[in-house]
Amino acid sequence: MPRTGRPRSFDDDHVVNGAKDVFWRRGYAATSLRELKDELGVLPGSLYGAFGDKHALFLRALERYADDSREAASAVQSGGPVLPRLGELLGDVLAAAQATPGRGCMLGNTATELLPLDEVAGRVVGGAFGALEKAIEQALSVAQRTGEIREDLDCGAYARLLVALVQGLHVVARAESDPHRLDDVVHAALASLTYGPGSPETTT
Amino acid sequence: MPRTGRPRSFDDDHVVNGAKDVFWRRGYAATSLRELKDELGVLPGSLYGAFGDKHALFLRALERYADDSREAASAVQSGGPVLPRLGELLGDVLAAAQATPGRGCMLGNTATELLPLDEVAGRVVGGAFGALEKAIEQALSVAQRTGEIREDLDCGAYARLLVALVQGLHVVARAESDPHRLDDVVHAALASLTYGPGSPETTT
DNA sequence: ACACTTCTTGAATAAGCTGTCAAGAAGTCC
DNA sequence: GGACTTCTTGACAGCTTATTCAAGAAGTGT
Repeated sequence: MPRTGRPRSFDDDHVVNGAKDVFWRRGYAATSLRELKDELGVLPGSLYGAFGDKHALFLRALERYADDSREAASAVQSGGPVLPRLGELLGDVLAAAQATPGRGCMLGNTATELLPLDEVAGRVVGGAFGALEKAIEQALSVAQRTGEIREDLDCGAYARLLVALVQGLHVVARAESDPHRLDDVVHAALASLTYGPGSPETTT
Repeated sequence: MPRTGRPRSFDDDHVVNGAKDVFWRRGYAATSLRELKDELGVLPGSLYGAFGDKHALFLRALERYADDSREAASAVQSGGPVLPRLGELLGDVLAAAQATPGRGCMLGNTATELLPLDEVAGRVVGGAFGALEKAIEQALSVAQRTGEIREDLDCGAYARLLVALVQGLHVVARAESDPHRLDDVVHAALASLTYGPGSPETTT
Protein backbone atom coordinates (compact mmCIF):
# COMPACT_ATOMS: atom_id res chain seq x y z
CA MET A 1 0.00 0.00 0.00
CA PRO A 2 1.91 2.99 -1.26
CA ARG A 3 1.50 6.08 0.77
CA THR A 4 2.05 8.58 -2.02
CA GLY A 5 0.00 11.27 -3.72
CA ARG A 6 -0.36 15.00 -3.55
CA PRO A 7 0.24 16.24 -0.01
CA ARG A 8 -2.16 18.45 1.92
CA SER A 9 -1.76 22.11 1.23
CA PHE A 10 -2.81 22.94 4.80
CA ASP A 11 -1.80 21.83 8.25
CA ASP A 12 -4.44 19.71 9.98
CA ASP A 13 -3.61 21.02 13.42
CA HIS A 14 -3.78 24.59 12.25
CA VAL A 15 -7.16 24.01 10.67
CA VAL A 16 -8.53 22.29 13.77
CA ASN A 17 -7.33 25.22 15.82
CA GLY A 18 -8.97 27.72 13.51
CA ALA A 19 -12.17 25.69 13.49
CA LYS A 20 -12.06 25.71 17.27
CA ASP A 21 -12.08 29.50 17.27
CA VAL A 22 -14.99 29.76 14.85
CA PHE A 23 -17.12 27.10 16.55
CA TRP A 24 -16.27 28.62 19.91
CA ARG A 25 -17.45 32.03 18.81
CA ARG A 26 -20.50 31.06 16.75
CA GLY A 27 -21.59 27.67 18.01
CA TYR A 28 -22.07 24.50 16.01
CA ALA A 29 -25.21 25.07 13.96
CA ALA A 30 -24.60 28.75 13.31
CA THR A 31 -21.20 28.04 11.79
CA SER A 32 -21.54 27.38 8.06
CA LEU A 33 -18.99 25.81 5.79
CA ARG A 34 -18.78 29.09 3.98
CA GLU A 35 -17.74 30.75 7.22
CA LEU A 36 -15.15 28.08 7.85
CA LYS A 37 -13.83 28.56 4.34
CA ASP A 38 -13.54 32.31 4.84
CA GLU A 39 -11.75 31.96 8.17
CA LEU A 40 -9.56 28.99 7.40
CA GLY A 41 -8.98 29.42 3.70
CA VAL A 42 -9.89 25.78 3.11
CA LEU A 43 -12.68 24.84 0.72
CA PRO A 44 -15.52 22.57 1.88
CA GLY A 45 -14.36 19.80 -0.43
CA SER A 46 -10.98 19.69 1.24
CA LEU A 47 -12.51 19.75 4.70
CA TYR A 48 -14.67 16.79 3.82
CA GLY A 49 -11.71 14.94 2.43
CA ALA A 50 -9.65 15.59 5.52
CA PHE A 51 -12.15 15.32 8.36
CA GLY A 52 -15.29 13.63 7.09
CA ASP A 53 -18.10 16.05 7.74
CA LYS A 54 -18.94 19.16 9.68
CA HIS A 55 -19.77 17.29 12.85
CA ALA A 56 -16.51 15.35 12.82
CA LEU A 57 -14.55 18.56 12.40
CA PHE A 58 -16.50 20.08 15.24
CA LEU A 59 -15.62 17.16 17.47
CA ARG A 60 -11.95 17.56 16.64
CA ALA A 61 -12.22 21.24 17.51
CA LEU A 62 -14.09 20.47 20.72
CA GLU A 63 -11.51 17.91 21.74
CA ARG A 64 -8.79 20.44 21.13
CA TYR A 65 -10.60 22.90 23.34
CA ALA A 66 -11.05 20.22 26.00
CA ASP A 67 -7.33 19.51 25.90
CA ASP A 68 -6.56 23.18 26.39
CA SER A 69 -9.04 23.25 29.24
CA ARG A 70 -7.42 20.26 30.91
CA GLU A 71 -4.08 21.98 30.74
CA ALA A 72 -5.50 25.15 32.27
CA ALA A 73 -7.19 23.05 34.94
CA SER A 74 -3.94 21.53 36.05
CA ALA A 75 -2.73 25.03 36.94
CA VAL A 76 -4.81 25.02 40.10
CA GLN A 77 -2.66 22.17 41.39
CA SER A 78 0.71 23.75 40.65
CA GLY A 79 1.95 24.00 44.20
CA GLY A 80 1.87 26.90 46.61
CA PRO A 81 -1.23 28.55 48.03
CA VAL A 82 -4.46 27.33 46.49
CA LEU A 83 -6.77 30.26 47.08
CA PRO A 84 -4.93 32.61 44.72
CA ARG A 85 -5.04 29.90 42.07
CA LEU A 86 -8.78 29.54 42.42
CA GLY A 87 -9.09 33.31 42.36
CA GLU A 88 -7.29 33.31 39.03
CA LEU A 89 -9.49 30.55 37.69
CA LEU A 90 -12.60 32.57 38.41
CA GLY A 91 -11.05 35.94 37.65
CA ASP A 92 -9.89 34.74 34.25
CA VAL A 93 -13.48 34.02 33.33
CA LEU A 94 -14.44 37.64 33.92
CA ALA A 95 -11.31 38.94 32.26
CA ALA A 96 -12.04 36.83 29.19
CA ALA A 97 -15.64 38.01 29.16
CA GLN A 98 -14.43 41.57 29.00
CA ALA A 99 -11.56 41.04 26.58
CA THR A 100 -13.47 38.87 24.13
CA PRO A 101 -17.20 39.17 24.77
CA GLY A 102 -19.61 36.69 23.27
CA ARG A 103 -17.39 33.64 23.40
CA GLY A 104 -17.90 32.22 26.85
CA CYS A 105 -16.63 28.67 27.37
CA MET A 106 -16.87 26.33 24.43
CA LEU A 107 -17.65 23.44 26.76
CA GLY A 108 -20.60 25.25 28.31
CA ASN A 109 -21.72 26.59 24.93
CA THR A 110 -21.69 23.08 23.54
CA ALA A 111 -23.52 21.70 26.55
CA THR A 112 -26.25 24.29 26.09
CA GLU A 113 -26.55 23.81 22.35
CA LEU A 114 -26.11 20.06 21.88
CA LEU A 115 -26.39 18.16 25.15
CA PRO A 116 -27.63 15.70 26.09
CA LEU A 117 -28.69 14.72 22.56
CA ASP A 118 -25.18 14.62 21.11
CA GLU A 119 -23.69 11.80 23.13
CA VAL A 120 -20.20 11.99 21.67
CA ALA A 121 -19.91 15.68 22.38
CA GLY A 122 -21.40 14.93 25.76
CA ARG A 123 -18.56 12.61 26.62
CA VAL A 124 -15.98 15.21 25.65
CA VAL A 125 -17.67 17.96 27.66
CA GLY A 126 -18.31 15.67 30.60
CA GLY A 127 -14.71 14.53 30.57
CA ALA A 128 -13.39 18.08 30.61
CA PHE A 129 -15.77 19.11 33.38
CA GLY A 130 -14.75 16.04 35.34
CA ALA A 131 -11.05 16.81 34.91
CA LEU A 132 -11.51 20.34 36.20
CA GLU A 133 -13.59 19.04 39.07
CA LYS A 134 -10.94 16.53 40.02
CA ALA A 135 -8.15 19.11 39.83
CA ILE A 136 -10.08 21.47 42.07
CA GLU A 137 -11.01 18.72 44.49
CA GLN A 138 -7.42 17.64 44.94
CA ALA A 139 -6.28 21.24 45.31
CA LEU A 140 -8.92 21.76 47.99
CA SER A 141 -7.79 18.63 49.81
CA VAL A 142 -4.25 19.93 49.89
CA ALA A 143 -5.45 23.33 51.05
CA GLN A 144 -7.37 21.66 53.83
CA ARG A 145 -4.29 19.84 55.06
CA THR A 146 -2.24 23.02 55.05
CA GLY A 147 -4.99 24.86 56.90
CA GLU A 148 -5.57 27.27 54.04
CA ILE A 149 -9.29 26.54 53.94
CA ARG A 150 -11.92 25.24 56.31
CA GLU A 151 -11.59 21.70 57.48
CA ASP A 152 -15.27 20.98 57.46
CA LEU A 153 -15.75 21.40 53.71
CA ASP A 154 -16.81 18.59 51.44
CA CYS A 155 -14.09 19.02 48.84
CA GLY A 156 -15.92 17.02 46.18
CA ALA A 157 -19.09 19.02 46.56
CA TYR A 158 -17.20 22.30 46.58
CA ALA A 159 -15.24 21.30 43.50
CA ARG A 160 -18.49 20.62 41.66
CA LEU A 161 -19.85 23.91 42.96
CA LEU A 162 -16.87 25.78 41.59
CA VAL A 163 -17.11 24.08 38.20
CA ALA A 164 -20.75 25.12 38.03
CA LEU A 165 -19.86 28.62 39.18
CA VAL A 166 -17.28 28.98 36.42
CA GLN A 167 -19.89 27.98 33.86
CA GLY A 168 -22.48 30.24 35.43
CA LEU A 169 -20.15 33.23 35.35
CA HIS A 170 -19.57 32.65 31.66
CA VAL A 171 -23.32 32.81 31.15
CA VAL A 172 -24.26 35.77 33.32
CA ALA A 173 -21.25 37.78 32.14
CA ARG A 174 -22.84 37.81 28.68
CA ALA A 175 -25.82 39.69 30.06
CA GLU A 176 -23.71 42.08 32.11
CA SER A 177 -22.50 45.17 30.32
CA ASP A 178 -19.79 45.63 32.95
CA PRO A 179 -18.23 42.30 33.94
CA HIS A 180 -16.55 44.06 36.85
CA ARG A 181 -19.88 44.00 38.58
CA LEU A 182 -19.16 40.31 39.11
CA ASP A 183 -15.75 40.82 40.64
CA ASP A 184 -17.02 40.56 44.17
CA VAL A 185 -18.57 37.19 43.31
CA VAL A 186 -15.07 35.82 43.03
CA HIS A 187 -14.24 37.33 46.36
CA ALA A 188 -17.35 35.89 47.97
CA ALA A 189 -16.66 32.44 46.58
CA LEU A 190 -13.14 32.42 47.97
CA ALA A 191 -14.27 33.82 51.30
CA SER A 192 -16.74 30.99 51.69
CA LEU A 193 -13.83 28.58 51.62
CA THR A 194 -12.10 30.12 54.59
CA TYR A 195 -12.99 30.56 58.21
CA GLY A 196 -14.95 33.77 58.48
CA PRO A 197 -14.43 36.61 60.97
CA GLY A 198 -17.38 35.58 63.11
CA SER A 199 -16.55 31.91 62.95
CA PRO A 200 -15.62 29.95 66.06
CA GLU A 201 -12.15 28.90 65.01
CA THR A 202 -10.22 31.70 63.41
CA THR A 203 -6.88 31.13 61.79
CA THR A 204 -5.20 34.08 60.19
CA MET B 1 -61.36 53.47 12.03
CA PRO B 2 -63.60 50.44 12.24
CA ARG B 3 -62.30 47.53 14.16
CA THR B 4 -64.00 44.76 12.23
CA GLY B 5 -62.86 41.85 10.11
CA ARG B 6 -62.38 38.17 10.55
CA PRO B 7 -61.19 37.36 14.08
CA ARG B 8 -58.08 35.32 14.88
CA SER B 9 -58.66 31.62 14.92
CA PHE B 10 -56.04 31.22 17.65
CA ASP B 11 -55.33 32.78 21.00
CA ASP B 12 -52.24 34.98 21.01
CA ASP B 13 -51.31 34.12 24.57
CA HIS B 14 -51.62 30.44 23.91
CA VAL B 15 -49.39 30.71 20.86
CA VAL B 16 -46.77 32.73 22.71
CA ASN B 17 -46.79 30.12 25.42
CA GLY B 18 -46.36 27.32 22.95
CA ALA B 19 -43.61 29.19 21.16
CA LYS B 20 -41.91 29.65 24.52
CA ASP B 21 -41.79 25.90 24.97
CA VAL B 22 -40.37 25.25 21.54
CA PHE B 23 -37.76 28.00 21.67
CA TRP B 24 -36.87 26.95 25.20
CA ARG B 25 -36.25 23.39 24.12
CA ARG B 26 -34.57 23.99 20.78
CA GLY B 27 -33.11 27.49 20.93
CA TYR B 28 -33.72 30.36 18.55
CA ALA B 29 -31.89 29.42 15.36
CA ALA B 30 -32.65 25.71 15.53
CA THR B 31 -36.38 26.34 15.73
CA SER B 32 -37.87 26.51 12.26
CA LEU B 33 -41.24 27.88 11.29
CA ARG B 34 -42.17 24.41 10.18
CA GLU B 35 -41.53 23.22 13.72
CA LEU B 36 -43.60 26.04 15.15
CA LYS B 37 -46.38 25.20 12.76
CA ASP B 38 -46.32 21.53 13.80
CA GLU B 39 -46.35 22.35 17.51
CA LEU B 40 -48.72 25.29 17.49
CA GLY B 41 -50.97 24.43 14.59
CA VAL B 42 -50.54 27.91 13.18
CA LEU B 43 -49.24 28.47 9.66
CA PRO B 44 -46.26 30.77 9.05
CA GLY B 45 -48.44 33.29 7.26
CA SER B 46 -50.63 33.72 10.30
CA LEU B 47 -47.65 34.02 12.60
CA TYR B 48 -46.23 36.78 10.43
CA GLY B 49 -49.55 38.57 10.40
CA ALA B 50 -49.88 38.36 14.15
CA PHE B 51 -46.33 38.87 15.41
CA GLY B 52 -44.20 40.27 12.60
CA ASP B 53 -41.36 37.85 12.13
CA LYS B 54 -39.60 34.98 13.83
CA HIS B 55 -37.44 37.18 15.97
CA ALA B 56 -40.38 39.22 17.23
CA LEU B 57 -42.22 36.06 18.20
CA PHE B 58 -39.11 34.83 19.94
CA LEU B 59 -38.92 38.03 21.96
CA ARG B 60 -42.53 37.66 23.00
CA ALA B 61 -41.79 34.10 24.10
CA LEU B 62 -38.65 35.18 25.92
CA GLU B 63 -40.52 37.96 27.71
CA ARG B 64 -43.12 35.45 28.77
CA TYR B 65 -40.42 33.22 30.16
CA ALA B 66 -38.85 36.19 31.93
CA ASP B 67 -42.19 37.01 33.52
CA ASP B 68 -42.53 33.45 34.75
CA SER B 69 -39.00 33.63 36.09
CA ARG B 70 -39.73 36.85 37.94
CA GLU B 71 -42.70 35.24 39.57
CA ALA B 72 -40.66 32.24 40.62
CA ALA B 73 -37.95 34.56 41.90
CA SER B 74 -40.34 36.33 44.22
CA ALA B 75 -40.90 33.01 45.98
CA VAL B 76 -37.58 33.31 47.79
CA GLN B 77 -38.94 36.35 49.57
CA SER B 78 -42.22 34.84 50.69
CA GLY B 79 -41.63 35.03 54.43
CA GLY B 80 -40.37 32.44 56.86
CA PRO B 81 -36.90 30.87 56.84
CA VAL B 82 -34.82 31.80 53.82
CA LEU B 83 -32.42 28.90 53.59
CA PRO B 84 -35.06 26.32 52.68
CA ARG B 85 -36.31 28.68 49.98
CA LEU B 86 -32.86 28.97 48.50
CA GLY B 87 -32.51 25.23 48.75
CA GLU B 88 -35.66 24.87 46.70
CA LEU B 89 -34.42 27.38 44.14
CA LEU B 90 -31.27 25.37 43.55
CA GLY B 91 -32.90 21.99 44.02
CA ASP B 92 -35.55 22.80 41.48
CA VAL B 93 -32.84 23.29 38.89
CA LEU B 94 -31.62 19.76 39.38
CA ALA B 95 -35.12 18.35 39.57
CA ALA B 96 -35.98 20.04 36.29
CA ALA B 97 -32.78 18.78 34.71
CA GLN B 98 -33.83 15.25 35.59
CA ALA B 99 -37.50 15.56 34.75
CA THR B 100 -37.03 17.37 31.45
CA PRO B 101 -33.43 17.04 30.30
CA GLY B 102 -32.09 19.23 27.55
CA ARG B 103 -34.06 22.34 28.33
CA GLY B 104 -32.06 24.18 30.93
CA CYS B 105 -33.04 27.78 31.56
CA MET B 106 -34.28 29.74 28.58
CA LEU B 107 -32.58 32.87 29.90
CA GLY B 108 -29.21 31.17 30.08
CA ASN B 109 -29.75 29.40 26.78
CA THR B 110 -30.54 32.71 25.13
CA ALA B 111 -27.55 34.40 26.73
CA THR B 112 -25.30 31.69 25.38
CA GLU B 113 -26.80 31.69 21.91
CA LEU B 114 -27.52 35.36 21.23
CA LEU B 115 -25.79 37.64 23.73
CA PRO B 116 -24.32 40.16 23.65
CA LEU B 117 -25.08 40.67 19.93
CA ASP B 118 -28.84 40.69 20.31
CA GLU B 119 -29.31 43.79 22.44
CA VAL B 120 -33.06 43.53 22.83
CA ALA B 121 -32.87 39.95 24.04
CA GLY B 122 -29.99 41.09 26.21
CA ARG B 123 -32.16 43.57 28.02
CA VAL B 124 -34.81 40.94 28.69
CA VAL B 125 -32.30 38.42 30.00
CA GLY B 126 -30.41 41.03 31.98
CA GLY B 127 -33.64 42.26 33.52
CA ALA B 128 -34.67 38.79 34.61
CA PHE B 129 -31.24 38.02 36.03
CA GLY B 130 -31.32 41.33 37.85
CA ALA B 131 -34.74 40.64 39.30
CA LEU B 132 -33.63 37.28 40.65
CA GLU B 133 -30.48 38.85 42.02
CA LYS B 134 -32.46 41.54 43.80
CA ALA B 135 -34.93 39.05 45.26
CA ILE B 136 -32.10 36.91 46.61
CA GLU B 137 -30.22 39.90 47.94
CA GLN B 138 -33.22 41.12 49.90
CA ALA B 139 -33.92 37.65 51.20
CA LEU B 140 -30.32 37.36 52.36
CA SER B 141 -30.57 40.71 54.11
CA VAL B 142 -33.60 39.54 55.99
CA ALA B 143 -31.91 36.29 56.87
CA GLN B 144 -28.96 38.22 58.21
CA ARG B 145 -31.16 40.25 60.50
CA THR B 146 -32.86 37.17 61.84
CA GLY B 147 -29.52 35.47 62.39
CA GLU B 148 -30.30 32.73 59.91
CA ILE B 149 -27.08 33.31 57.98
CA ARG B 150 -23.68 34.83 58.67
CA GLU B 151 -23.53 38.51 59.41
CA ASP B 152 -20.30 39.10 57.57
CA LEU B 153 -21.62 38.21 54.11
CA ASP B 154 -21.85 40.70 51.29
CA CYS B 155 -25.45 40.03 50.35
CA GLY B 156 -25.16 41.63 46.92
CA ALA B 157 -22.11 39.61 46.00
CA TYR B 158 -23.68 36.41 47.30
CA ALA B 159 -26.87 37.09 45.41
CA ARG B 160 -24.90 37.44 42.19
CA LEU B 161 -23.01 34.30 43.08
CA LEU B 162 -26.23 32.36 43.51
CA VAL B 163 -27.65 33.63 40.23
CA ALA B 164 -24.48 32.47 38.50
CA LEU B 165 -24.63 29.17 40.34
CA VAL B 166 -28.19 28.56 39.18
CA GLN B 167 -27.13 29.15 35.60
CA GLY B 168 -24.04 27.03 36.03
CA LEU B 169 -26.04 24.14 37.43
CA HIS B 170 -28.30 24.28 34.40
CA VAL B 171 -25.23 23.93 32.21
CA VAL B 172 -23.30 21.23 34.02
CA ALA B 173 -26.44 19.19 34.65
CA ARG B 174 -26.66 18.69 30.89
CA ALA B 175 -23.33 16.89 30.93
CA GLU B 176 -24.15 14.83 34.00
CA SER B 177 -25.97 11.59 33.38
CA ASP B 178 -27.09 11.54 37.00
CA PRO B 179 -28.12 15.00 38.18
CA HIS B 180 -28.17 13.68 41.74
CA ARG B 181 -24.41 13.84 41.69
CA LEU B 182 -24.94 17.60 42.02
CA ASP B 183 -27.21 17.39 45.03
CA ASP B 184 -24.41 18.04 47.48
CA VAL B 185 -23.56 21.21 45.59
CA VAL B 186 -26.83 22.64 46.80
CA HIS B 187 -25.95 21.52 50.28
CA ALA B 188 -22.51 23.08 50.09
CA ALA B 189 -23.85 26.37 48.78
CA LEU B 190 -26.32 26.64 51.63
CA ALA B 191 -23.71 25.62 54.20
CA SER B 192 -21.42 28.40 53.04
CA LEU B 193 -24.11 30.88 54.05
CA THR B 194 -24.22 29.77 57.65
CA TYR B 195 -21.77 29.82 60.50
CA GLY B 196 -20.69 26.62 61.79
CA PRO B 197 -18.05 24.16 60.98
CA GLY B 198 -19.48 20.76 61.54
CA SER B 199 -21.23 18.91 58.81
CA PRO B 200 -23.85 20.96 57.05
CA GLU B 201 -26.73 19.29 58.82
CA THR B 202 -28.02 22.62 59.96
CA THR B 203 -30.96 22.66 57.60
CA THR B 204 -34.16 22.50 59.52
C1' DA C 1 -78.31 41.00 2.23
C1' DC C 2 -74.39 43.79 1.52
C1' DA C 3 -70.10 46.17 1.96
C1' DC C 4 -66.02 45.96 4.38
C1' DT C 5 -62.20 44.24 6.91
C1' DT C 6 -59.14 40.95 8.51
C1' DC C 7 -57.54 36.31 8.66
C1' DT C 8 -56.22 31.76 6.61
C1' DT C 9 -54.21 28.99 3.25
C1' DG C 10 -50.97 27.10 0.19
C1' DA C 11 -47.91 28.12 -3.14
C1' DA C 12 -43.97 30.57 -4.55
C1' DT C 13 -39.51 32.95 -3.87
C1' DA C 14 -34.90 33.68 -2.99
C1' DA C 15 -31.32 32.64 -0.26
C1' DG C 16 -28.49 29.52 2.38
C1' DC C 17 -27.31 25.09 3.95
C1' DT C 18 -24.54 20.46 3.86
C1' DG C 19 -22.54 17.34 1.16
C1' DT C 20 -20.85 15.34 -3.60
C1' DC C 21 -18.37 14.90 -7.76
C1' DA C 22 -15.70 15.23 -12.04
C1' DA C 23 -11.78 17.34 -13.80
C1' DG C 24 -7.42 19.07 -13.41
C1' DA C 25 -3.27 20.10 -10.36
C1' DA C 26 0.57 18.60 -7.77
C1' DG C 27 2.95 15.90 -5.54
C1' DT C 28 5.79 10.79 -4.79
C1' DC C 29 8.05 6.65 -6.31
C1' DC C 30 10.41 3.78 -9.71
C1' DG D 1 10.13 10.94 -17.49
C1' DG D 2 6.07 8.22 -16.60
C1' DA D 3 2.82 5.82 -13.62
C1' DC D 4 0.25 6.40 -9.77
C1' DT D 5 -2.04 8.53 -5.94
C1' DT D 6 -4.07 12.10 -3.47
C1' DC D 7 -5.51 16.80 -3.14
C1' DT D 8 -7.80 21.08 -4.83
C1' DT D 9 -11.23 23.48 -7.18
C1' DG D 10 -15.64 25.12 -8.59
C1' DA D 11 -19.85 23.83 -9.86
C1' DC D 12 -23.90 21.48 -8.58
C1' DA D 13 -27.68 18.74 -6.44
C1' DG D 14 -31.04 18.34 -2.96
C1' DC D 15 -32.95 20.35 1.04
C1' DT D 16 -34.36 23.59 4.31
C1' DT D 17 -34.90 28.16 5.58
C1' DA D 18 -37.53 32.80 6.47
C1' DT D 19 -40.59 35.60 4.27
C1' DT D 20 -44.17 37.24 0.89
C1' DC D 21 -48.36 37.24 -1.59
C1' DA D 22 -52.67 36.47 -4.04
C1' DA D 23 -56.91 34.32 -3.54
C1' DG D 24 -60.57 32.79 -0.99
C1' DA D 25 -62.83 32.24 3.71
C1' DA D 26 -65.08 34.11 7.61
C1' DG D 27 -66.18 37.09 10.37
C1' DT D 28 -68.61 42.32 11.76
C1' DG D 29 -71.65 46.36 11.33
C1' DT D 30 -75.56 48.30 9.03
